[in-house]
Parts: sequence; structure tokens; C-alpha cells
Amino acid sequence: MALRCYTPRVLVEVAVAAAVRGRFTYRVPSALAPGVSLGQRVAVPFGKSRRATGYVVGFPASAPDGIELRDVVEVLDPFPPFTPELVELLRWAEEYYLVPPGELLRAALPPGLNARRGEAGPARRGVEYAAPAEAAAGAAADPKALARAPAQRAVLEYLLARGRIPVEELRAAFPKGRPAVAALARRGLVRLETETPVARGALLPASAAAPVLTPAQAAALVELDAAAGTFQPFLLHGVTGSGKTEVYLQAIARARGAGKGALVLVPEIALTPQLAGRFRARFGDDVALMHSGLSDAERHAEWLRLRRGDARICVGVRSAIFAPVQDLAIIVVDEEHDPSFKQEDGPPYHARDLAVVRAKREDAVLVLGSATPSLETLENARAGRYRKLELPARVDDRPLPEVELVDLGRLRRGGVAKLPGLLAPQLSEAIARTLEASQQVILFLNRRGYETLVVCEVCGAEAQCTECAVSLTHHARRGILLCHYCGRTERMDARCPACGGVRYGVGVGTEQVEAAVRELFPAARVARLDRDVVTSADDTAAVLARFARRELDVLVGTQMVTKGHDFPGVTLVGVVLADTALALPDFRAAERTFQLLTQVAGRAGRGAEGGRVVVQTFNPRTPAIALAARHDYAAFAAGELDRRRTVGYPPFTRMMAARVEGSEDGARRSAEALAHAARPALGGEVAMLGPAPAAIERIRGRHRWHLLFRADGPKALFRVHAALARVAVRPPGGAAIRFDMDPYSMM
DNA sequence: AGCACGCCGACT
DNA sequence: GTCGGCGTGCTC
Repeated sequence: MALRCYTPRVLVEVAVAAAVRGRFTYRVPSALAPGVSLGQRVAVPFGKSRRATGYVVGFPASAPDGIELRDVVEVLDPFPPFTPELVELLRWAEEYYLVPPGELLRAALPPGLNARRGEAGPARRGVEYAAPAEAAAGAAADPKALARAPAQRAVLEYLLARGRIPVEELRAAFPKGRPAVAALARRGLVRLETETPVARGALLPASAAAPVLTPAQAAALVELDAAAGTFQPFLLHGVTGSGKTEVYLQAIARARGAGKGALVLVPEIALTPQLAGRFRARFGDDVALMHSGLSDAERHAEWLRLRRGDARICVGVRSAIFAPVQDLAIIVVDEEHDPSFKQEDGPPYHARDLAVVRAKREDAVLVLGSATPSLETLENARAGRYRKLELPARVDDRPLPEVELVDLGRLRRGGVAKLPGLLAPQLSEAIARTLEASQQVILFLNRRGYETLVVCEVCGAEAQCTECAVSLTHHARRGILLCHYCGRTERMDARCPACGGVRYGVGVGTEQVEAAVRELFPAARVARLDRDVVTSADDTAAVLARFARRELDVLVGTQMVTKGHDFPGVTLVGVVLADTALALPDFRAAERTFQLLTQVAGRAGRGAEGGRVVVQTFNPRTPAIALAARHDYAAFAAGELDRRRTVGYPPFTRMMAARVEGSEDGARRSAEALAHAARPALGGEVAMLGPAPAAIERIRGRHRWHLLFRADGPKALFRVHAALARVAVRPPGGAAIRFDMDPYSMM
């Protein structure tokens, strides 16, 4: 009976974008059938009197037994927002990162698209045409043939009159004619064809000339070239200022010359107009940008340009790993060690790791670039899984800046009790000399605010957030105490609310550094760059542009000042306190510190004048700091890899975190329930750490517990996860549980 | 996530 | 007696 005709898409597998684990099978009504393809968003009935948005992730041949199938209600986009390759990548990622089906598809779409509803655009590159087939005239002439299908008849008559026309025109003429056209095509009365346009590569404006490469750059490019068309991962290890970006640009130019596409991932704060401008200058409109500074509408527009093939190069942050670049030939991950490639809020995934997966699936060359490669990537290169390319020298053979360590502990023991803005004499003298020479200074401190802690000198009470288990930061200019986790503010009172005693602040932040610099150097033009001063990408760009035009002498800031910018006027970089990242409860703390120091030191001496770096620290002998000062990545990495191997941490093991959040009682009970369910599944291969309250025990009034699992490979971790599934779906006491594969944040 | 079902405590 | 707490199951 079942006429399993070969018309495909009778059944679809739909990942429902609700927090429901599982994919569901639906029937496709024949009227909707032509519009349903892989990656399409659809509306489906779900549960009792509910409607859900879902994503088409497959076309099963048969339905599960004993279930009455329901019908797809509506197709939400005129064309699927994802390419089939992306659907497969997202499915893979959902499984690996333990994310419910559909959740990554939803997260991957630009918010503008999810909110609005897809805008018209062709499903394939090129122009689609419709033309009447041989039988059409006969059918139209026969009064009976289409008697009961007036819509089809109207379309057919239009087509007979106009001949072969773009489908776009037909859509305009018959806004609701989509099913009619599809029906006519099925009857063989209308032909639909796609005309692929000529490769656009040759038509591009090459406004910015490519500079001459150094021998090391040229050698790297030769290797990348030789790998074209195959999956081949490279680690491009180049010191700061060695010209990695130029290698990317030229490798991408080759890919474009072959008519193929490229994807470039950059860290969050690195996607400045400066970098974007370099790509735009070289490739013009062929570049689509994807970053958080764009409005929803802009992001949506960029996504569509890629999807249609109007732009073939995507430059973007983390989420751009899911950008619909056509015919991908090369993926570049710049500053591959950067932690912003790991998504922490929302479905957790690591864009750099997914870049490896995507490159493999699409036979693309992969370039992981960094001056301080992550130990994961280094180990992959060492084991021969990645090819290593080295750029050991800066362009024009400029030397790396000299780094001077200032031992704050010794200063303090020597009787220098208080340093205004924590600027030691060595550093403030260096600033003075730099300003005298009309050169520029960058001061880096990874902490916002004026003072990081406010304490009562009588009762010792510390100003704490009522909702979070953290101390409040004093922001002097705004006159407030601010919680950096939930954003709550309190008026800053010089007196202790508990006992009326006088309070004093401890711990220097960027605001205090800025104040100290202004006081010490009243003539200097000083600006600060952190999340307190700039709120948008545009603000950030404006400050950086003023600094680049040398309208500012000193730039004080957080990590925002460390990334990717090229300021030839900067001859002095001061690190106010190198130890902030060192104390974090995180096995990557040392690695992170080394990377930050190297990165910020690399801002100095990019011009002809050479450069100098002054690093203030209480731990001058700690390898992460001492070796960063000597620019000795190899020694640091070797030592740190040894340590990781000894204590059994990544890259030599894999980890999975279970993060629990809820009421005090619910979170604890859920964590215990998880541990209880996990124990029998550990099987001697998996080590369980915890359950324990998280490093920050409470955020926004929600109590937090962590469990960490560690094993030699992901397989055993998946097994543990499976054993936890039942508890995780409905944890006791209304808590919420999130799994995190390859976790970065230990907080 | 929602929504129904079902089984035990304190209330008009 | 029942109103309502939340534990459990289900959604194609």
C-alpha cells in the first residue's frame, strides 16, 4: 500500500530547538515538500497544543514504529540558512559537546535571522531559471488538464508567454506561487535550472598591493600552497610582529584565485577596524565580517552575502566557524591560543577545535597561527599531526623588545610601602623618558576599577555582593561599588555599613593607574581602554584610532590593549602587575600568564625606534614570567608540558565538567546525585574530582557546584555522561546542569 | 521547556 | 473531604 515513491522528503528528521533531547520525525505535506531541504527551519507541532521551531537535520527512510506522525506546519525560510556541510558539522558538534539537538543550529544562526524570519534568497549560488517544458503548451491548451489547479494554470500561462525567466521574477509575479511552480515541475510541465556564474576571483579589485615576503613567510606560503585542496593542518608559529597576517592574506588570495572560499577566525577583541580594514583593502567586498559589533540586521546581511556566494571570505569571531562560506579551501585561526575561541555562555564549543573538524570535512587547509601556541596545538604538532611552520624573526629584522622585571616584593621589603597606582620608580622613570622622546606608552593591567577590594579597618568586614560570593570593586569616578559578576552597584560609603568604621581600598585597577599617570605626568595625554570607558566596538575603535594618530601619549587598559594592534609609536609597554592571572584556580594559569605577557610585550617596538617592556611582579622567578621576559617560548612550553604530563592534565588527558546551578540545597543535592550516578561508570579509567562548590560559590543568588572528570580520551567521558543523563534531565531540587567538554574556565 | 499525571501534607 | 506541593514521564 505504502507508495514509498521516490519523491524524497516525505519524512523529515527535525531537531526541535527546545531543551528536549532528541530528534523527531515529521511528515511533510506535499505542498511544503519542495521547500524542505537540509538545514531548513520549520515550524512543527510539539507536545500538547504547542508549536516549536526546529531544524531539518535528515531525511529518514522510515518512521519509528508505533508513533502517529504529525505534519510540518510551515517552512520558515525561503531557502535553508545552512549548507548541508554545516548541518553535518553542527550535528557532529552537538554530539561532541553534549548539547541537545538543535541548540547549536539555533546558536549558530545570526540573531537577526532567528528573530526576523529568513529573507528571500536563492538556495544555490547562481541564478535559477524557470522555463516551460515541451508538454506545457498542450497541457495549458487542454481545458481539463489543469482545471482544478487555477494557480498552476496561471503560472504556466505566464511562463508560456515569457519563456525562460529567472525564478525571482516568477516569485514577484506570484508571491504565493511557490507550491504551484513546484507542482508544475513535478508534472514535468516546467523546467527549473540553475546557472552557475563564472568565478568571481578575477573580477576583484586588488586595491592594496601585497608586500614582498620575507624568506620565512615565502617558505610558509609555499608549504600552504602545496597542501591546497587537501585537509592539512599547519601550526604557524611566528613571533609577534613576524607578519603572520600577510601569510594569511596571500594564502587566501591563492584560494580565491582558484575560485574557492576562505574563513578567518580571530579573537573577540582583535577584530578591530584595523584588521578588518586590511582584509577589506586586499579583497574588497569579497569579505564578510562577523562580530558582535554588528547590529542584528548587519550580521544577517553578511550571513546572506556568504550564503548566496556574493562574499567568499569570512572574517569573524568564534561563532563565524559556522558561517556559510561556499567551497571552503582554507581556514585560518589567528591567535589560536586565545581563550575567547571557547564559548562559555550558551552551548559550549571550541571554535579552534571545530575548525579542525570543519577543515577535515571540507578538505580545506587549516592554519593555526600564534606567537604562543596553546599546549594542545603544540603537542599536536610535536606528535606530527600538524605541520609546523616557523616565522622566527620580526619583519625588517626588528629585535624583540627588551623586557625588564621589577620585583615588587623586594621593593616592599626595601621599605617602599606604597606605590601610587602601583607604579614603581623604574616604570615611572621609563614613562617619563618615553614621553620626553615624544613616543607612546601602553600600560596593561588586567583589572578594572579603582580598587579591587574595600575593607573596614575597624571590624575587617569586606564589601561583598549580596547576590554573588565575590567582593565588590570600587569604581571611584562613578562613586560606586560594583559587582563584576552580576553588575549590581552600591553607593561607595567611606564608612563601614556594619560598624561605622573607616574603610580603605586594596588592590590596584586600571582606573587608579590612569589617575596616577595623570598626576605624575600632568602634561601627558592619557586615555583608558576597558569595558568601563568603552561600551561598543565603535567606541573602542575610536580610542584606538586616536592613539594610532598619536593624539594620545599613554594608553592604560585591560586585555583590550594587548591584541593585534600595530602602533609604531609605542616604544614602552608597562605591565603594572603580571601576577593577576597566575593566582586563578586553573591548570592553565601559567600558560595564560605567559601568553598575555608575550602578547602585550609584542606591542612594543613595532616601529623603527625599537622598544622596551617593564613588567612588575611579585613572582619574578616563576617560569611563566621569567621565560616570557626572555622571549623563550620553547623553554616555557617544554617545562609546562612536562608538568601537565606529570599531573595528568590536558593535552595529555581529556576533561569534562558538569556544572550545577540552583538553590543552596538543590545545587548540593544535584551535585551529589551526579556523583552517585557517575561512580559506577568511572570504571578505573575516569577520575572524578568533586563534587565541590565552584571557585565562585554563588552568582546572581544561584549556588554553584562543579564536578570534573578526567580520562585518557573522550570515549570514557561520553560513557560517564551517558550514565548521568537521567539525573541531568531533571536534577533534584530544580537545579540546572550543564556539561562542558574540554572545559576552559575552572571558575 | 511545558504540560499532565499521581501521590502525600495542611486548609476553607 | 480537596487544594496544591513537586517528582516522573512524554513530546514525532
